[in-house]
Amino acid sequence: MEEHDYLDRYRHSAAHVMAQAVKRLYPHAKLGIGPPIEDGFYYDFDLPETLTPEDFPRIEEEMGKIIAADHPLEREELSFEEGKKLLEEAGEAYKLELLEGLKDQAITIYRSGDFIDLCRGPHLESTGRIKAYKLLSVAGAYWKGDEQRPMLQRIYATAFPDPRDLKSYLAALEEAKKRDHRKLGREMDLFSFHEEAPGAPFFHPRGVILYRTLLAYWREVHEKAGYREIMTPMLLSDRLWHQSGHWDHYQDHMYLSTVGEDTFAVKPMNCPGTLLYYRETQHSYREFPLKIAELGRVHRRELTGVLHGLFRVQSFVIDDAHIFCLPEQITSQIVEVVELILSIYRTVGFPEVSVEISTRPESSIGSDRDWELATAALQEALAIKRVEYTVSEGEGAFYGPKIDFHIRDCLKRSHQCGTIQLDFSMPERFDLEYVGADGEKHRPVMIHRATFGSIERFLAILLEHYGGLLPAWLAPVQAIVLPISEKTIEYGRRVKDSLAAEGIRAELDERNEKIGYKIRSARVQRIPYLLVVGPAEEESGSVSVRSLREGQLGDRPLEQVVRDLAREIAERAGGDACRLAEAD
RNA sequence: GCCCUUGUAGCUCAGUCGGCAGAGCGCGUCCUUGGUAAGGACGAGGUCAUCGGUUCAAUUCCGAUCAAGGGCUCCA
Repeated sequence: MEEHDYLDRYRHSAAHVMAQAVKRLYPHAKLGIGPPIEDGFYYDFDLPETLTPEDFPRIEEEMGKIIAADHPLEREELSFEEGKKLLEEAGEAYKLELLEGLKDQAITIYRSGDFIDLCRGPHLESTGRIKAYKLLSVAGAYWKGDEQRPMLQRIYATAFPDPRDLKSYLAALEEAKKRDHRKLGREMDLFSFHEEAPGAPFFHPRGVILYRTLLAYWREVHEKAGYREIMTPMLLSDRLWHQSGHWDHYQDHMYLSTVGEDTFAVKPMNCPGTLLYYRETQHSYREFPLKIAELGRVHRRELTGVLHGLFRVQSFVIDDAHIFCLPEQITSQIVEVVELILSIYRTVGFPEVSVEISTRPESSIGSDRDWELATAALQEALAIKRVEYTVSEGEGAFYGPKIDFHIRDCLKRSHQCGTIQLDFSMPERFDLEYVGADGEKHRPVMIHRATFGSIERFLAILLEHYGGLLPAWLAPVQAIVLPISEKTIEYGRRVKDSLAAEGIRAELDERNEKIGYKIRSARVQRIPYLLVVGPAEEESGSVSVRSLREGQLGDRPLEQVVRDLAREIAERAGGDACRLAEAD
């Protein structure tokens, strides 16, 4: 904790120095804000000329001078009027605006040499304390995050007390670049994007195998947990979307299609389809909990600037399911779903999960009592499972409280994936009913839940988490047989057939190339097992095994290799992404 | 949607201060039959994102559009 505070202060001072450097080089620049952030800091500037990374060396050099001069960072307390006068003289319009928000408070400024900044602090004692810093990027950012306000130029940078930490941070950035799923997607021949369909991936044969393998696992565990899967249409009448409320609240994100008199929307969510299915028949409390799953493809229009590989697309599949149950079943149902979600994450390789409960927002529907009961049920379920969680007050959806699951990847990034949401809105809007033990009609409780969220996005997370070195059970090609020369192609074929006979996805590299070349090629494709076969192996009925994760494993009898690999796949083993050292 | 950057061969990129374009990898054919990350030779492959403007001439300059990248905002 203390260490974290120090790092923040350190970076805050580095931001101060960066602003000082920019002001020296561009005296007419107006200052925005410059806080420390997770891995560094930024500072916003209003500046007529456009900054580019080519300007960074000059700024860094100027920062170096300020640091070398070792200016003390002096704190001064001023009255509001004094502060106002100072900032007016300096022409710092944005700082003045900030100052207006600080009326009746003591104003503090920090001074270092020729530079002053309105700032609460705290700061380091002097600029000379800063040892290692680096400017990273520049981007536009609205003043106060408000798109009505001017766009400032934000320089992102980082700083560390220990130069070695800076070095390893920069190395981690490089590593992240290498693991970029868009690059891996190309190298592994999984998917591509085309101008003709922005934000909509084309999955290649190997990508489809990965996609289907993940979903096959999902279907297996959901079926065991009592879910029943449905499929509903992609185009649905505008009448449905009016009823669901999406027409009023979500239309900007919907693709519409008008045919003759009728208007249809491509579904942006699966729930309304499920509700029509629910209303198809009468329901009794005896059927509850009723768990209806749908791996439904949805389309959502997104602002052009937000698309990002598979992370943010406009066409994707949600692993949705809706649970209809009695109020007294909420807790046990949540417990089940939490178990299911955590077990899926463990299997696919994400043991680190953080959980968050979001409570009632300002504008919302439903009675106080409903919200209290539902929120308590969520908390109780997590308590039963001994899951630690944080609470985000007022961050729930307008229609109900929710639990969100964030998985941590081995680059230490957190991704929100799973969600469990109570919904007080849809059952009302669609007038859902069931017949209770008393013979009367009642309103069921509806729970929305997803584990992966968007399958496409989850694949991106998986690929980057593993750096492409997927566990064998998920790998599109699980083993490749590499004959030393054409003389052992025949034996290689028999090896491949033995693997295929056990359901292992195996290929044979018959190309007229040297073994080193074939190995390199298989590694680029991230195939987990490379089986080299030459005259010696053919003689003894073995293969020379090389694992992408564990390196050279040596000669092993063919039957043993087939058996071991088949077991590894059946067990869905290998979800230890962060242990993988041999990334490249 | 907003700010900035980019768009040249399947990929990574060079280049043209305006005169019908290049490399490496990949791909094809041939030689080579090899032992754990790139053997060799030859060859094919591009409307320089699209549309418009300026010009004797545009891939190059200008504008618009589309897409991509880094951010902001958004993600009921």
